[in-house]
Amino acid sequence: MNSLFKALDDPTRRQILEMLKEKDMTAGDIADAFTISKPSISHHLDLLRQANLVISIKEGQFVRYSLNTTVFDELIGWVIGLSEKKSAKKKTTKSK
Amino acid sequence: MNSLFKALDDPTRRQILEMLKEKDMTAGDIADAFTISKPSISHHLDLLRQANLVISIKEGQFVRYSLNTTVFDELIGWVIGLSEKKSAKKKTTKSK
DNA sequence: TGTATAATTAGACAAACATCTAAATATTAT
DNA sequence: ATAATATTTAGATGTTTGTCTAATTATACA
Repeated sequence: MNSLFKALDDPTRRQILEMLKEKDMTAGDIADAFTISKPSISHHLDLLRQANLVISIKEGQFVRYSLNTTVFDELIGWVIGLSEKKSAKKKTTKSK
Repeated sequence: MNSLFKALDDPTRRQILEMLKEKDMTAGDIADAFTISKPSISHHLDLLRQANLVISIKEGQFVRYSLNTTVFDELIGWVIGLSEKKSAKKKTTKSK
């Protein structure tokens, strides 16, 4: 959960996710979309991978990155959990 | 959006949100739940307020903090937007 | 086998961040 | 008015983070 929020707390990384939403891309193609250096992008991709937000597959000399949407379930679950505020307080005891 | 992700990228701040989910609390009560200093908690509360995740109301000499769930809609919208991956690509042109 | 291309790793550096103590502000009570 | 309590602001400090260049690893091609 920590690595997830950390990964999302950066505009470059969020932009990468939005690019990958459209189509899979190689590390080089992703880097070309930005003005920052390739190693920096590589580092961003590493953090996204650690958070399980992307999956990387080596294809010959290239590495193809794709969005992993499964993590979003966890994120949405967390947000919804918080949204269920104190209003309409439920008993913890099971109702018969 | 940036301030939102930044605010969520800290375990202490997320824990504060979960406490406020249960009930409103004063700054002091929140600080008492942690081992870190009051000024540090005050700073965390400031970031949460900047992100609109909490609302603060001064009540006499106390400041009562409460969770603001409206921002979660925006967050969930963002996540769902990303989840709608490339599969089943839709035309941008309106269907008649 | 050597060279070009793709990507990552290593190490350095400045900016941002979490934390602290001390001081300031605001409110309540004596 | 003075003292006590609640909270924030100011300023300092160590750590984490984003970025860079240079070097390394791995694959493809000629």
